[in-house]
Amino acid sequence: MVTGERRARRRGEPLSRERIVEAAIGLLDSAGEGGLTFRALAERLVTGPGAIYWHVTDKDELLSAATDAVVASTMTTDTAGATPQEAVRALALGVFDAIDAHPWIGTHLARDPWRSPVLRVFEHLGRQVRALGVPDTDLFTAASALLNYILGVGGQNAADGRGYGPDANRTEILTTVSDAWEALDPEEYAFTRAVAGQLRDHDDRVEFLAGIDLILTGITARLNPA
Amino acid sequence: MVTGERRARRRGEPLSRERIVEAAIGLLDSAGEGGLTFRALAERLVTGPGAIYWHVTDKDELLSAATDAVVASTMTTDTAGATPQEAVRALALGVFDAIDAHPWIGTHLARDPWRSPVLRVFEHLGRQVRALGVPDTDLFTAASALLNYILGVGGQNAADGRGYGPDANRTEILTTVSDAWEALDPEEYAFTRAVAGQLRDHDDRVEFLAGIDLILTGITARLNPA
DNA sequence: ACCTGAACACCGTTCAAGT
DNA sequence: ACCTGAACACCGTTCAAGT
Repeated sequence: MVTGERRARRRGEPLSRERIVEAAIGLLDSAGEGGLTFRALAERLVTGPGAIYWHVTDKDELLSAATDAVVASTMTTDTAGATPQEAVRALALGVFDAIDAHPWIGTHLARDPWRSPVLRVFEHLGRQVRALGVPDTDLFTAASALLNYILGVGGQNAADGRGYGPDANRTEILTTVSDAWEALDPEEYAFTRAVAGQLRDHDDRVEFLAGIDLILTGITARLNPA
Repeated sequence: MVTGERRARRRGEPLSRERIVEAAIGLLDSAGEGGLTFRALAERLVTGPGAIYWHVTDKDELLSAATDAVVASTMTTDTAGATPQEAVRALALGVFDAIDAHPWIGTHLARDPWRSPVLRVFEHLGRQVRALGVPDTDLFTAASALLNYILGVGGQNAADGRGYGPDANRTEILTTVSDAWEALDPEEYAFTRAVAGQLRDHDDRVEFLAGIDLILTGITARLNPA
């Protein structure tokens, strides 16, 4: 009977790696990176903290699993019938939006280099780069450049979302930053001050894609020399 | 006399923000990100942990200050007489090498977006982009693309250095990763497997610069359309 | 003004004990 | 096999008390 009661409390489902990762994602989304705690997780799953260690080795492994789950779900974009350029944009935007929705993955992607979540993105980018007609010797460089740019933006955006709280308005953030830039030392930060105004009415996604296009242009410029 | 003894113990210098940051950098370099502890720092400075809080608000602020100090020192590269392209390469390489020497800044740069360390790099990149002749409306995009790529690579490299320990050989790491890639599922990771061989004899710095050149090509291709 | 160090409120992780 | 929850060894941070 006691066992029956416990089952009921946790909705009949027994503890499993899947349920743990799912709960971790929920915790990370609602409470941020600092919110993921074995104690909080245990409470959500109606167990003790020790139970989680039966299914998961580490907090690091748990974070990786959570990140992987989110990234994998965005990598399903259908790219059939699109040009390689369009496919790259779609892929990149998928990662961008995923980080926007789950800022914590941005931070973790940057620290978990060639493990599965990142590798997945690399693979799909690479296929499109190959479709672009890039010679074998340049494939790695081209795919890496795209990947690293995407991860770089992701890290920055994750930090933005973290630093200003999840409720903060994008335009509000941009205005704040823009104001701060305009107050910088005119000599030491001449360039930054000059572009501060452009920041104010900015679409992050558009800007992100403009960077992707810049790299794509660089890649294809090599293919058809003037 | 007691005061005199204490002074002697800490080499006569009183506690100061500067000394704290300096000690923090030393701790981070020798013991990694996990090694920076207020207790360990206090021991190094021959005080109690509370004393540090008089000069520094936060652990986060301390990390920022440490990162800033390291980045600022690399931003002094003399770019006079160089072409903008050369200057961008020199700047980028400066950041790359700094992260190689202090892997912990890679992680922190990625999470500290528009604060001073990153802004410094952005400013200097921007000046060179402007020197390239990029029109005002595209300045921000071009400088951002370069910056984000650099930060992306930095984050990955920092993670590499962290995951494999500071003593690990670069070529050893590459061999390990390359082997792992070749063992991947042939269908799911067709592209990654195909380029795994290229990874084996790879120069990280050369590869990094190749990515920079790709973006530079993209930037200048816009200037002189075919 | 600046430093001290005990104390508080947390962590991740382990492990004997249970079922 | 799987779960429990107390316990261990740490953290960052605060704060009354000292000089």
